[in-house]
Amino acid sequence: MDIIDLKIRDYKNAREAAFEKIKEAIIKGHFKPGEKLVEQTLAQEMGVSRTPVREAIRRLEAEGFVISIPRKGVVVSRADKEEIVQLYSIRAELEGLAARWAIENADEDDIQKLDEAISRMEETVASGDLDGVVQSNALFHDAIAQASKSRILCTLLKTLQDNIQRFRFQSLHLPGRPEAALAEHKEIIAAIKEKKAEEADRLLKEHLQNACAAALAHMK
Amino acid sequence: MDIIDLKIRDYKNAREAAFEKIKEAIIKGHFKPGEKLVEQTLAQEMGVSRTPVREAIRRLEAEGFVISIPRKGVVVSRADKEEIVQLYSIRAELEGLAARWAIENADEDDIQKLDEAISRMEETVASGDLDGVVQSNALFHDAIAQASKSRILCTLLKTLQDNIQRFRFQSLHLPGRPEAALAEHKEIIAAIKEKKAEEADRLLKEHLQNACAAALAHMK
DNA sequence: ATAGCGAATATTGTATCCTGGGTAGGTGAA
DNA sequence: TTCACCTACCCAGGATACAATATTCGCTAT
Repeated sequence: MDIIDLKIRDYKNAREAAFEKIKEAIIKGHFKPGEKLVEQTLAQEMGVSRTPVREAIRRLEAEGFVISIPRKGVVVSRADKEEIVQLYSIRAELEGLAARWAIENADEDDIQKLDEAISRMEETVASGDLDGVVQSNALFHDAIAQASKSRILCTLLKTLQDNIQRFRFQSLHLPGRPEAALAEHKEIIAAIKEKKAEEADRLLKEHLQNACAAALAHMK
Repeated sequence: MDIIDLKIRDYKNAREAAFEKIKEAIIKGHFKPGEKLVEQTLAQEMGVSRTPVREAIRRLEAEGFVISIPRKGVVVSRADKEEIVQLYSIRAELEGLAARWAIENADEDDIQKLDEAISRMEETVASGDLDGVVQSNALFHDAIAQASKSRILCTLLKTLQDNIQRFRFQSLHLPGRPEAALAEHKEIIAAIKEKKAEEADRLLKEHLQNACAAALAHMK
């Protein structure tokens, strides 16, 4: 089942590497919700001892990727439809806040990154490159978080996005959704550039609500 | 400096105990922002080995209480005035959301807990029991989170509250603030009971904005 | 055949050990 | 005096060893 290569390459330390690797495996769906993770096995696959693996697991636990049951083990956490909606809602609130702060704090570099994300998304939507669409979509949302200039908010949003992504409810896989998302992104960036805080906030929340709906519609 | 007793009592496992104990020491200000934490020392003070302490530290790191510098160690994290404001703002967004969800999902038990929190706050404000006020204030905010019936939101809010509390910017220490906070709580609970979602959201955000202002004013 | 029990095994939890990087403190030369 | 270098100690990172608990699997008795 080693579709994913857990072997460690060039990280500074083993626990950071273990954290990234395991998280990646969960996000990419190679470790599925409900699946049990055995420390020894993970350690062997990565060529390290259990110590760094355990530390990585504690962090994954704190970020909501796994659930640890004392003396029994850790399993990849599940989420029902309700929790998916909650994740999207919480993210919408915080990303709306990020947009408002971005209007106050963004510099030229941030705006440029937003523009780039839009351009890349235009290209990939036009060429039907779905992976590229997903990537440039992430780029756009990351750029908004970055532009808020709040380390705390960036961290929270990153964790939320990763937690949403791992359920593979790819809203962008619904026919027509990439085009709609692109249009919404354009509206959002326009509002940010015109420094219309309320409008940017509202548009972003609507955008994520649409994304959530598309994700749920596509999900089964 | 051992004002606080780090010794472990009746926890299920050492790492959970270590986590709680160290976090408590940070929140109560016995470990101050910028202070270095040495694994060996902590382990000895708690009568355990370094292993569970290290795992506890990884979780504290993920929750923002400490910052780890590779090969150097961990220090209790600092926050400037700007970050304090950010913490309050983020919390305000999420607690507003919690209030809206509480209106949809709260049961009689939740409402009763809210009422109890108000009663306790009335008593403690009247008697000038500041510790009691702080406690019943926390009770009120916890009750709102609980009533939202969202595990994810509860976890996020708890971490935010702890992170705010630890800077000892006790908004309630400003003269007149306990009375004002109580009045605001009453307005919020009224809005929740009348199922006025927009109003509850707005009142809660204003309440936390006032709390933030009071905290900053008191902090000097 | 199956339920209950018990030994063997697997896996987590904790302690200890080893190594190497980092730091402080001291010594000597400019 | 000051700066560079050297040394010795401290501490984090990681590996390994040991302990406690869960789980599995096979045996037995009904």
